[in-house]
Amino acid sequence: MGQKSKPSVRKAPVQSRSRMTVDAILQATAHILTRQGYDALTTNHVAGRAGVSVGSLYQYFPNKEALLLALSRRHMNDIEATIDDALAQAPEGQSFPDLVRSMIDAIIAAHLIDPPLHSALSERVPHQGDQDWRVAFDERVRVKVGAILKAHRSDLGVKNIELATYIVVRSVEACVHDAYRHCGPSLRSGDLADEVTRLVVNYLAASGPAGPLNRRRIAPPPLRRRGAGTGAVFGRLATTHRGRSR
Amino acid sequence: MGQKSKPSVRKAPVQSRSRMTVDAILQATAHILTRQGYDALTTNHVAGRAGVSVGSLYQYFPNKEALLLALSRRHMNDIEATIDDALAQAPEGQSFPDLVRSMIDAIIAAHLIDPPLHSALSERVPHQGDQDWRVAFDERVRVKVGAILKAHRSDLGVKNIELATYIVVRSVEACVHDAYRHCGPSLRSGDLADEVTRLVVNYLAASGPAGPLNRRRIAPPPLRRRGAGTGAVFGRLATTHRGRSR
DNA sequence: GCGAAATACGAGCATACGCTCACTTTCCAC
DNA sequence: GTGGAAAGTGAGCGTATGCTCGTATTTCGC
Repeated sequence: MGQKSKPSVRKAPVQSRSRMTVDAILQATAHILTRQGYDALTTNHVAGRAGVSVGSLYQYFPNKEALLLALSRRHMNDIEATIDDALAQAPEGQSFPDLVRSMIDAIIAAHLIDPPLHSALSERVPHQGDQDWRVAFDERVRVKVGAILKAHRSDLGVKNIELATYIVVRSVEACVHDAYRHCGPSLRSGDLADEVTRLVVNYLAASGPAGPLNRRRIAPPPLRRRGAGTGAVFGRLATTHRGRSR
Repeated sequence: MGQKSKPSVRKAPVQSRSRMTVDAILQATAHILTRQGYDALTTNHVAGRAGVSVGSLYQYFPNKEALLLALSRRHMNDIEATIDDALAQAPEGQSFPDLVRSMIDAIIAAHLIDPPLHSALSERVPHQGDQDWRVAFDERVRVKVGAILKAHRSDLGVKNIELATYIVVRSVEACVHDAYRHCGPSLRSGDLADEVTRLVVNYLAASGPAGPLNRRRIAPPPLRRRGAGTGAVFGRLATTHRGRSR
């Protein structure tokens, strides 16, 4: 399946002609990735769709992976910029809940830039070590959200800020990610933003072990190993998709 | 790159010898997938690692994809069984918070069966239409959690149960998934379970638009399109990883 | 207009990978 | 012990795909 050249530096486009070419290539990459999937993403196919030759493609991208990385990076820049813009124009002396709401609105807006592309990229872009943009992005988000929580520490019932940051970032991302696919109406009506805001604010506002509950300590269930049974989740609810392996 | 045979049915192992073979193949698949990644997962490599010939592999699996699907299914069965077991032995008249805690403990335990495999599978297993086990699994979870929420409806401040279910399922999964990688200590100490429980309980317990907050309505930020700037997330915090595209 | 640099082209090479098939070995019922 | 079925083997076929390279075309400063 061909060779894999090392990430040698390729020519940067200087004339407007070549900038058009690079743009067409990335656009074609996005198109194929979202419409036909990762398996259909071959360099020849991308070049064809972009209306250029493979040779031109390899003049600007050292290999196929670079295509994905460039696309991913461009998409992330858009997302960053969206969130940045939104927060920059948020009023100064906002209450904490309002601040949270602003951020969630911004995050939702960012995810609406190109949902299918976003999904495809988060699933398929190789995120192995090196200079992974997603890791760096996550880290930046984590740091900033942590800073916000620290700044409002006195208003919040949070002991372990690191952990709370993790919980909040993960939850919000999870609820918003792919929301366009799983709950479009709630997304458009603003109900989703309402709920996620409540999720975050109520979690952070509550002090003590847990708000309206007095729990007994329960030992966590023991670890299981493979092959110990084939019971359904939560005690056999759905009967479909339950058959022999292979 | 070879041909792709249609998902023809293959021989099922009847002798114990062949059952060993199938097991070795799946084990090798898991090993290669977790240690060397998806790209190293070639049928020849799997067969070699399993100590059998490719021919034997193709006697039980129609194609490479079937390998992943079988592995995924086996792993999911383990997860289902773990959760199932844990909940089956939960006391009857449990309070809602304790019930939530039991479930979260169970989910955490399920994710500790084989974390690296779990990560690899959720990232790389093709989940395109047909009879996708993950979709079916998610659906089962959604239905059951929804049922629990409905059962406790009177205790909770939830209007849209569908949406609340979505929020809860997504959040919990997100916080627990990969937790072994991002916050191991909190996971082992039980702090993570504490926090996630609080997240869920406080969200569900709160009635009205939002607990301790009286929000003003804010218009969500406008959508942005590509190329409108390269601002940092949340106003330029991190200075690393910020350079020219491509 | 000229020449050099930038850009574009695309046939084809090298290779790795999925999978087959003709054959051998092992198991087991009788 | 024997026959047939199940299981196992691995060289190698067909092919898709990543990528190169020699050549043609366009751009642009002078």
